Amino acid sequence: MELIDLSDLNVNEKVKEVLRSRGIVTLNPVQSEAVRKGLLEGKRLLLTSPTGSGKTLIAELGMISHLLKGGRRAIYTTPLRALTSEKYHEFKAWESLGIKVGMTSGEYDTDDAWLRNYQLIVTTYEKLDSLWRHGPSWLFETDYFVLDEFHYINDGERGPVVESVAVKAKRRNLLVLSATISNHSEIAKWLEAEAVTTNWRPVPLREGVLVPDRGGFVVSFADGSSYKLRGNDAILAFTRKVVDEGGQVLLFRNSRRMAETTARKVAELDLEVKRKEIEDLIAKLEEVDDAGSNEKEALRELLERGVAFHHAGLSRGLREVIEDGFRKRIIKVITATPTLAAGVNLPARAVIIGDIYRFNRKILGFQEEISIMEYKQMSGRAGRPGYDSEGEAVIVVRNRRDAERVFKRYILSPPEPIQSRLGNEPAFYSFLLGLISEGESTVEQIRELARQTLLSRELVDRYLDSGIPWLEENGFIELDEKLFLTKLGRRVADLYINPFTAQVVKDVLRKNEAVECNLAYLHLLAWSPDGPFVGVSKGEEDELIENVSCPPFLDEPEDEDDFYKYVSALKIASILNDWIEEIEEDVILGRYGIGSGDLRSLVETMDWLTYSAYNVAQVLGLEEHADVLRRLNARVEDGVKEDLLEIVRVPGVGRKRGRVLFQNGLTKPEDLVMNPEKVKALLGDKIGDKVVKEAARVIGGVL
DNA sequence: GTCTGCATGCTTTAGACAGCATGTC
DNA sequence: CTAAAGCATGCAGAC
Repeated sequence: MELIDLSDLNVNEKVKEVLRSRGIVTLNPVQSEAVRKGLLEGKRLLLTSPTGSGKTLIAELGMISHLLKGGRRAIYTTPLRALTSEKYHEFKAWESLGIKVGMTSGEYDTDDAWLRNYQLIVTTYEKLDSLWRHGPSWLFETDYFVLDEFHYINDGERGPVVESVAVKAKRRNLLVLSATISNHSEIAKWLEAEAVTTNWRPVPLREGVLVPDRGGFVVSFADGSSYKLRGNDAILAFTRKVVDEGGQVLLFRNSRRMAETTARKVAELDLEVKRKEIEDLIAKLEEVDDAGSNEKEALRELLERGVAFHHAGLSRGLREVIEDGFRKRIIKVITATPTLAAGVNLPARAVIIGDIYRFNRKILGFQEEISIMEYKQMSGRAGRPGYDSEGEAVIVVRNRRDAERVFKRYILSPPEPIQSRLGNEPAFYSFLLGLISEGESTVEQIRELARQTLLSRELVDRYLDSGIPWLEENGFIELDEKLFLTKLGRRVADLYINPFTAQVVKDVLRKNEAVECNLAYLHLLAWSPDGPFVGVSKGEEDELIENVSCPPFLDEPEDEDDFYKYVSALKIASILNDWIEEIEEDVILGRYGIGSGDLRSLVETMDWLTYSAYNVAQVLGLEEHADVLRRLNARVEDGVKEDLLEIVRVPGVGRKRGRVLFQNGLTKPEDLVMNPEKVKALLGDKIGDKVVKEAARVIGGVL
């Protein structure tokens, strides 16, 4: 394949300078192919190639050349906040060309109006979908969309949003990036783009299986090569070999518990580590302030041996320490759940896929095989540019017969085809509400738009014919020649909650008097379709039901499946109730057997839902409910009792410092500014100083 | 009485997006 | 509707 030299590239010299500063001299095969297909001339492309094959640079070239040729604005969309943030920092380099780069997501929200000043905006699919509902003028000026990790469209939960965004984005110029998919021509046709497919990788990948073999193991690769390993544990034997040869290992397991126990087993291998580096890393671990003490202790013991586990139960701070330690090659082995397969870039020489089965939440006892796409995401992490001449990815299997089947299914087959996930009521009705929120249209116009999705004509019609009456009957829309949103519908669309969640909240609040029982509201919201889910152990069930401090709105269901959801919601409500009663974080984690990462994500979701319910109650004129919900929402964000609400407005002051200050008579930002010495005495000089400055800013902002 | 080893039965099971106010990551 | 690993429990046997 002919590679394009940077100097031959038909772009502004300043663009080449930025690329040269990154050490780029020649475009790689994928990038060269994209350029040949007309990337720089604004050709619509669907680019499918493996992870880490340099697709980001293609997007950058596409966006920048578009903007330099008079394009007004480009939006780059990813499925994860972490990726959004990562890309944002990469794209910052283009500000040297006078292009302003901005970012927005639910986490780092930038004011809609302010985004008008940016030409290149990085965001998440959900945020972009939400922006379309709010309809800021600058969004309609956007004339170039990059949709990254587009294979997420095949995800049962998140896919509908990707599809919804694609339908709107494809009216403008488009660049779609995806991992390899088998039906790329069909998808390209739908997107009115040309499919460009390559299998090129910067570091070659050898994929194989790890099979028991006469007292040891044999690793067989797709290229026909193989080698033997001795030992009685396949994972340990393979890990030892790779690390002894100077490589790092990324080890995937299908549950958190397995990830943790495997990490402890690997630690017993006593791999060679550099003491000094390890000590520095452990010092960083100790500084992490958003984690539980048990989690830190477990990780400290493992880090001593150059090992760590990684899953969503860990707080962000902990995950960052681990990811950083691995990137610096201090940590030799990470045992992880699928978090690391899709997230930020974290390659290793070898990847072990410890399990190809995963427990299915819906069907008891059903061990689901992971998808080929998931396997590709995991194995794709093998091979570290600059450190490894090739990557190895192996699947652990029990016997020879499995080996053959697994080999065919995962290594020799293309990933499954992409299909629409809009074919269910919650997803479609939400999509429908979004369409109607964009402006008044007739039913036929909406039908025309909905037919732009990947869903079959028949299904679109079926869901429209049931969805429009449903939204109308429940007061979200009105039909008067044209379809338009009611006040309630508008609020629901803007809040980005599912219409079924709004419906549940509406029904229950209307039926019940307002009560001073936070638990009842928290339980209702956790139980709604947008509510999160937590596992409840057998012993916990009765305890949760017995310990309700005040009666929930919902009755205990008879049906077993419904009961499952009911107690999960009860557990979430109890956790959040402890949280706003200022129960110590370590106590909460221990009491409910959850991790710091779990707590943070529950708080985040419930924060959004309490705010949404407060707004829905307000629109419905349920003022007493709205009043309880408003106060509840204020407390959920920071996890405080009502008396601390003033003081926690100061950045750097949370539930802990807030309580210390309050107990010493400092109850509002003004008090901090008036008593800087007292603040420093209570919080220490460094933090005290910072907090006083922030308090001054908070007051200044109010005036 | 107490400790150990083993068989048996019970329990548990991945991830992560969305609002707003505030300041502009 | 098709599971499997880990951990707790309980029992027998040795000391």
